[in-house]
Amino acid sequence: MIVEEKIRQAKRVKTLLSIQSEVENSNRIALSVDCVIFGFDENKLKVLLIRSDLKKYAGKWSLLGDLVLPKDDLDASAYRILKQRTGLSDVYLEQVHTFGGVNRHPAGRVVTVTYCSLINVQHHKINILDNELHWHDVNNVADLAFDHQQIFDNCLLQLQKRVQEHPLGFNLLPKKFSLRELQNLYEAILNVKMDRRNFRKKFFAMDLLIDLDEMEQDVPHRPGKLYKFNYEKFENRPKKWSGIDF
Amino acid sequence: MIVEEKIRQAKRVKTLLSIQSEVENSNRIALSVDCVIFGFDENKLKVLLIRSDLKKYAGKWSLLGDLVLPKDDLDASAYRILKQRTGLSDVYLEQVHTFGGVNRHPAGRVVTVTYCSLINVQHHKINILDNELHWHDVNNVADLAFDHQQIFDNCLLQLQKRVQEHPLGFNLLPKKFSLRELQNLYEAILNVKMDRRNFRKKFFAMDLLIDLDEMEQDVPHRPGKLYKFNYEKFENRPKKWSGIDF
DNA sequence: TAATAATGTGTGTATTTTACACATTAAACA
DNA sequence: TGTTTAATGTGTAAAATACACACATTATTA
Repeated sequence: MIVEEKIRQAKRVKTLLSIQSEVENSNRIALSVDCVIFGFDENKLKVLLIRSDLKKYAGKWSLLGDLVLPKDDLDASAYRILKQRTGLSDVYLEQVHTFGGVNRHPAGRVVTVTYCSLINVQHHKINILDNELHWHDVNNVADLAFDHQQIFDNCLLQLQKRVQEHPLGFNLLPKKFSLRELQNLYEAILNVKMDRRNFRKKFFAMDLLIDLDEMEQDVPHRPGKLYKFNYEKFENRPKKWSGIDF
Repeated sequence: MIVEEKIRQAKRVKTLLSIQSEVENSNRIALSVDCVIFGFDENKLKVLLIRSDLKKYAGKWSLLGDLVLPKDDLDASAYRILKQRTGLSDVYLEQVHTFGGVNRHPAGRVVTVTYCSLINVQHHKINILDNELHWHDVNNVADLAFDHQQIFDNCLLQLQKRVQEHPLGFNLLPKKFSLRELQNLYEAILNVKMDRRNFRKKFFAMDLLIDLDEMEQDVPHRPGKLYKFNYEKFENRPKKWSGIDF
């Protein structure tokens, strides 16, 4: 090895101390998480919003979020918000995107990691005491505070995409559901109408629904059969390439 | 409105100043970006790695990354790294995931936003002077520094998924390419063998390749026709639902 | 008990995917 | 210069999947 290279390498090797100095306050940035919490109620897709607590955005709605504390994992911070705001734990939660525009927050530089959460509104209803919290129909969400409109739009698109490729939707339904409820859910999320017979055929063909041999109760019409999703079978299925398709 | 509510609301309205105090140093966190830079050379998918500059990880390879400065946008930070390390601008770059485990970095809390980049190694070759930088076959990537193995695995999976749904792959090829080169690319990324005739048929059916009426030069066999991707037509195409398919 | 409004099932057609075989062309070599 | 070689380039039939569509069944309600 020639001398020049040795010197260069020596210079490149950093000690933990020198790295730590780079990680000093001057280079640190405030970090937050924002949760887009979806629910499904009365055959509508809803999102949980809170009135902005900032004067600048008085009257506007915003997503549920908070700063990430240095001692908390990122995911743990998102779970904390969900627990605080909905009282629920063990919910579907997935990171979506990180927004880091320099001027996205009026109080200074705040980078935010966004999460998408799907909850069952039946389980949650009792906890919605705080009247600053409100379920909004996703079709009537506009003019949110901060860059939350952009975050919400991004998250809804992501949900529409993922719900077609993964069995997320069941998180929005009761454990036991009818095929009509399932179809209503997909129609609400994707904002399309589907043929009832083909929808049914498609799900039966997947063979991932367990027939519970129970019927709907208290419906004002002929009751449908109830099913639950077979997560175990889904996890063990051989995964396939979807194939090239732009 | 009852009095209690008025009080509660008054308490909830925060001024910019009170927010700013929350965003003070004590709650700030070091933020970095890490780039997984893919290239395609000799019919292999490659990833650009650098020898770790940390004593703790001496001898190990790591992704290309750096701290995000408070004055820089997140995306801009990633572009900066690419420009510094490859000399290239105007490259494909997309955010993938943010990793924020409390103990992921030995120097303290560092949350990292990861990016996937696809570059044409032909354009880049001249800039790879620094022998601390090296193109690795993706099949021989193991035991990276930090949590970079996890980040890399995640990014490769993401690439495999996205390359089937979006025309990303062309960023790894020369502007003019033959169908064989395109197929080799997909086979390398997805790690599968495909039928040449069906592959060809599929791409012609999309009608998104422009026949350049040119032939390959300097190949040791019958030259194939050269094509380029029709980005304009792709952008204007009516987008469809892929359909439910777990 | 009749009307209603939903659930539950089947069939034919069109489209897409898959498997597979042969002719053509340029380079390499005798 | 002609023969061999190794790639490019094209077509077709079968299978699987997606799509459009109609009628019988059942519980509720009036």
